[in-house]
Amino acid sequence: MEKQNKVLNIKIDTKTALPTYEQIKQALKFAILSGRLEEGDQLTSLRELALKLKVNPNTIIKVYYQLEVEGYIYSRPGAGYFVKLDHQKIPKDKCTLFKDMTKEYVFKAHQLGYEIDEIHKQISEAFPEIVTKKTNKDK
Amino acid sequence: MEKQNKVLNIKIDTKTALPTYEQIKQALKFAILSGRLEEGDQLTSLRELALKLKVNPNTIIKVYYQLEVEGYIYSRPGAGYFVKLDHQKIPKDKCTLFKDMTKEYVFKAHQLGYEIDEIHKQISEAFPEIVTKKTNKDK
Amino acid sequence: MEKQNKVLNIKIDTKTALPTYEQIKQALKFAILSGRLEEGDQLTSLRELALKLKVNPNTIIKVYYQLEVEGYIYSRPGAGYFVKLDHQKIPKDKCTLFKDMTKEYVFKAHQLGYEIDEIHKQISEAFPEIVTKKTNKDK
Amino acid sequence: MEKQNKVLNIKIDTKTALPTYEQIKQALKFAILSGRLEEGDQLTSLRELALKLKVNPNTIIKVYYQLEVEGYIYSRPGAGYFVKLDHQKIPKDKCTLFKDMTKEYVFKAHQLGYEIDEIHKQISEAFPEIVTKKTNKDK
DNA sequence: GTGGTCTAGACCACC
DNA sequence: GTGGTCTAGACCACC
Repeated sequence: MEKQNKVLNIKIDTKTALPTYEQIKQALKFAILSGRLEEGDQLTSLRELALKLKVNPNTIIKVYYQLEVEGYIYSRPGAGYFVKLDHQKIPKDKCTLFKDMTKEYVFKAHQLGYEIDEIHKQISEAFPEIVTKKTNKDK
Repeated sequence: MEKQNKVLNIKIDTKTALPTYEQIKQALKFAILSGRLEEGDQLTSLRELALKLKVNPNTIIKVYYQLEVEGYIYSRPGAGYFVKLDHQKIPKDKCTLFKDMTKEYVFKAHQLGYEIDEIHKQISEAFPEIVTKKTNKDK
Repeated sequence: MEKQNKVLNIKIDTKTALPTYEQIKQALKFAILSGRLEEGDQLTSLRELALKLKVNPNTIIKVYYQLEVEGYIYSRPGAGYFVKLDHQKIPKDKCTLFKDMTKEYVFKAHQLGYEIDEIHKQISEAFPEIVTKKTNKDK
Repeated sequence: MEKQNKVLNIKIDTKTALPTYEQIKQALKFAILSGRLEEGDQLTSLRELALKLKVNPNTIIKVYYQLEVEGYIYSRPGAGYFVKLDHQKIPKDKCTLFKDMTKEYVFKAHQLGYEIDEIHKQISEAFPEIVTKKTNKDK
């Protein structure tokens, strides 16, 4: 019933004020909401993910524990962690999250004095960069 | 000559993982980069801002100290803190901030599975809302 | 690779008007500029140094933070603080510090009414004493 | 019996960590120890000195008060402050102060890795600068 | 009033 | 263990 774990591209920025575990947690949550991780998919094992991200295993334990509490994943002792949510059932959450994100971004941009044309332009420039980076999986 | 300090509406979200001082710092940096705070404007005093935001004075000291190190403000002990505008630095910093904000937003949207068309569409919807809100100045 | 932290003999004079954190900061800066602390050396931990010098940990945090801002050290959260040597910066800073020290000393001596010959004479007397003391390392 | 007040060249460095009042106090003390201010000389009035140094009168009050407590000056209400010490009687203090200053300077220079020749050289360079500055009293 | 230094100590993130 | 954030509050320098 469960599938093999999929490769996710998680980037940790140690310079930011957001704690490491928050960054990892958010990446996993987004992967689930987006449907890239589907119901029953196995998550990368604690140790493997810790090694890959070069963080302490305790950090990953914390992330998985919190995602479990929030109902995104469940653990099967001895087997691993698995995605609990069917993303088909949660399009509303995803949509709300996206709208909120957008509002916040637009609000800040507008506050900085940018008009809508400049915003669209900047987005059009940023998007290909983001997609390209994700495609060429270096390291 | 210095002008009277202006009222800024800073909201602290204690639920977020972003530390309090970072939230305050970002709000002030935004106010300066956007031009709402002008050269020579006096910032709210350490104690007064601490009282208003219900945080410890030391937290504000940290914020002001970091903004000073970054070249946005300066202190005159006994008198207060004042905005220091470097006409070379400000537009550059503003642009960098906008680009970084955009990249982060686009990255998250893409992570959630949204394509560029949907992003543009969402922005076009959100922008008028934001602008309208700002026009009817509540409080 | 980082090496073990080295014992530094920092003495705090509570009678002087120089703030505690400035005295500690200067002592560390001296140790770095003089080469006693080398690239990658680990500094005494915040708490340990605070205990040793009998000051509040926050005072040490301030010192380390400022030395970080000035580019002498860097922190690896969870691991400690380490010396960062910029091979361009260090000799220049050392030279500037020496010149400033000398100017201040000469200014004071001159203010006290001493002429250059008397200054040179006094220095010639003091130097051997200092060197001798350093050779017989007490403690 | 009292003479007119003499012009002193006091420089205040607001960037240094030494408080303003300490800098002024030291300058006056040095002027007395050096003999530039002699027994019975009248000090610049509180208000005049405050204006000249662009500091708050309270700062000067503090300086004069402390110098009085330490026995360097005395006040005659309504007339002003006057030098109390005969510098002829205090050559020992002056000499000790000079020796201590020198030892401290040489110690630091040696700690930084400078040898005696470099120290003498630096002093020879600094001295003329200091003297020249004091002669051309600009501002 | 203003900013600056410092203490005592809690609690969190990460190793 | 390590550093980082934050509180509550005293006391000083300076306006």
